[in-house]
Amino acid sequence: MSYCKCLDCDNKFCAFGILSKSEIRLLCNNHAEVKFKKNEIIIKQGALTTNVVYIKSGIVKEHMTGPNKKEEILQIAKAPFFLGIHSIFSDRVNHYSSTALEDTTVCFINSEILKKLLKSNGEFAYQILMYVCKDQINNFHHCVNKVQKCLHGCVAETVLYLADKIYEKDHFRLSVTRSDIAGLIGTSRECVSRALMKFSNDGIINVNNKHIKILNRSLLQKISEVG
DNA sequence: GCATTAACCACAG
DNA sequence: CTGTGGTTAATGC
Repeated sequence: MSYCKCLDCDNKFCAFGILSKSEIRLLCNNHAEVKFKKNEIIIKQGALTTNVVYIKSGIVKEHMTGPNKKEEILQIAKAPFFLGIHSIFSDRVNHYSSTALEDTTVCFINSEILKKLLKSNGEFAYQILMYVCKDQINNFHHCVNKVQKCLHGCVAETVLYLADKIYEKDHFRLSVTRSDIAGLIGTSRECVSRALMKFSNDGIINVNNKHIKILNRSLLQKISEVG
């Protein structure tokens, strides 16, 4: 039997750890690992969905061009993460695009094989379902928050999100532009710039081009909560 | 009415 | 890609 490198993969999503050796081999024979550089498109809105993409390492954005042809950012996420898993049982095309924000390593996994595993291994399906549900809940919260909070609340929330969930540091270098942040919260890049500038002048954060440092976390949280 | 908020535009580093 | 200033429309008090 040929060597299966998936068996030794140390970047496995927890659900993959549940699979048996033969299931891993099946996966291995139907996947391809690809590296993407910053700003390369991983999946394109409108293209046919033949694979689910598992992000092994890196940071990506999911974005969708809406009816007025303006682009909105759905989510900024980092590994471990799935792209296109929602599309697996829906249409034959991707409903949104995904672009690497940092150098990213992904695995393309054949959709049919993944479906097969979901059918045959209940525990695996359970883990994947849990993942999809969590992702959905996050999106619901994001959706409601961005509609109800006003500008400063949205920007404060985004800064906290980036610090806590993406970079996991209070001092980080942005891998997104201000336009990206604007697209994420449904505002204009000018407003994001002004809000960051205001926070900076008020001593809540330190802004130096792409570098952001949180100085007064409790106040930032307050602004995020009050909106 | 007047103040505030935020979007849009144009222009400049 | 960003920051700034001016303008305008909508909304709140």
